[in-house]
Amino acid sequence: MERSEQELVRRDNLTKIRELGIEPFPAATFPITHLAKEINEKAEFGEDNMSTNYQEVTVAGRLMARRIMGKAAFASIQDSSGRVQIYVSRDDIAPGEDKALYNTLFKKLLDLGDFIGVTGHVFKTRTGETSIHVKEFTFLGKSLRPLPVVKTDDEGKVYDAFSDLELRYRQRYVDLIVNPKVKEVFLKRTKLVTAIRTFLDGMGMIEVETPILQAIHGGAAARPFATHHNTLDMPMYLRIANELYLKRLIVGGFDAVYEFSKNFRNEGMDRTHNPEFTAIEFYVAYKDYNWMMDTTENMLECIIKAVNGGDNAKVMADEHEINFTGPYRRLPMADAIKEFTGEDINGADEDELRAIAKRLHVALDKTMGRGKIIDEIFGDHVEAKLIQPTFITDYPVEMSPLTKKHRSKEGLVERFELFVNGKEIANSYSELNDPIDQRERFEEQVELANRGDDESMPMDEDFLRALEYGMPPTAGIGFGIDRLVMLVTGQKSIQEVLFFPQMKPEA
RNA sequence: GAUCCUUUAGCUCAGCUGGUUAGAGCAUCUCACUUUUAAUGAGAGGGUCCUGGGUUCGAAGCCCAGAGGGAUCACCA
Repeated sequence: MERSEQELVRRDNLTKIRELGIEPFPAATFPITHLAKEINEKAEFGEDNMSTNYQEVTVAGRLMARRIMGKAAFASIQDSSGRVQIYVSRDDIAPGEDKALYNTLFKKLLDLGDFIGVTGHVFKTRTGETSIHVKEFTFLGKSLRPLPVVKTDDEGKVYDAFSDLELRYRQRYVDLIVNPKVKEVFLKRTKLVTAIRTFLDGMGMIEVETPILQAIHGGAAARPFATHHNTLDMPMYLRIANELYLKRLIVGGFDAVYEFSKNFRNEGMDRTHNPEFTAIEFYVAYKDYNWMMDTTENMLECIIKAVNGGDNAKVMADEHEINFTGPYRRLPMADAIKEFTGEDINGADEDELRAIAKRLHVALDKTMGRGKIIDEIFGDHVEAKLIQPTFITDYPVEMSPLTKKHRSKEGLVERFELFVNGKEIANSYSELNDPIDQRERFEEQVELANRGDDESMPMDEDFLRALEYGMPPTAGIGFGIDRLVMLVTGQKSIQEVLFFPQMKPEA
């Protein structure tokens, strides 16, 4: 492998550090006392510009900038919290005759990106920047590749930003080091997940783990990733959803379960789809989809506030300010179509629906049934217009093989999806618990599969057996975590909210 | 899978209609500098111009094929 000039210099520096008798990759614990951020935020200063509360601090991190002025230098150390400036003077770190620690190690052999630890007192410079006056300096780890050097001026303007998307995604570690805003997005993601867990735990739900490797892929309409179990000599699938397993646990007597589920779908990739993505699903016995709408409003309001901090339940998405304070509008699908297109689909048979679709310039193909046609009309004319959180309720039965039939509306099911900023972020039903009805729905799915639909659900006899033992009336819901994070962080691409998005292999 | 855009130094980018030895800033190297902060001043090095063919006296730039990335679309969450 060809190494660049800068890499060669760094390897040469590594050797020379060893020759100085310094281990460039030391093993021992380094006792950090403070983080950069707390020093910058909490340091107090006396008349002499010396810190009164930070007389001796020890910090560690990467050297990210260095400005050498002969016998003294300023540099920046970046740790997990941010950056702090350090001031290094030759005679302070090398008080004796031997000035090698400063002249050789600090000035020559140290490269940007190296890990160092420093101990010293905090003071304020002439220009007013909080800094650490270093008296002890420890080498903690060598960086053999040059990081992109991103500079920011007084006005916060960024120069030479590390912005190549391919490099940022393939080398997320570099992205995280040099682009602090990227780190903020992922910290928000963690906050969001934690807030959801806290909310659900607070409702008394049990967090569970169900199989990712499944013999029968159920619970959603999608193409699975297929693999093979050698010992059992049988095909297996990475889960496309965990729904059927969570329902088995409701059968088993848990009243309320949830799982953060990594799901895998073998389909196209774009800025809202990654082959591997995260959902949160929860199922609660003796509840219906109306209760679930109430709960969804409470949960979203609560978690958005937690992520934003304080009492703010609003996020900016594109140009829209979205308010997650409940209650949200609840709009039956047929009413939504009427509102946005003027067409009434209530009671329309397939031929009438086709005529409506034609008037609305919705492209159809011959294989589509009633449910699919309605879904197409909705997708083309309504979905993008649902900006503030809106529950669309009461879907056609054909699209929802795991959903209980509507208690009063013929041909519909008790299902809702939550739309925000023109995109679906949650899908929920009153769960179908009639095993005889469920078997018929599976049979319809199998029929679709026989006609070539590779996204239909396979028959799951064990799941039916569980339902035959009896499942209480139950409400369930699934949220797409990645899309929720995109919404909360204002990101337009799923790749910006996944640490390691799927990429094609490097050449 | 389709269409369009894109790929030049470690990073961010110029590079005209095809014409000397492919440029800049940062980074790197050498020298100077004890309160700088996009540090500064002086000098230097660094290139598979994504890959492979072709056209041409001559290709980073044109043509063909391929790869990576992005956008839009289709499928989907």
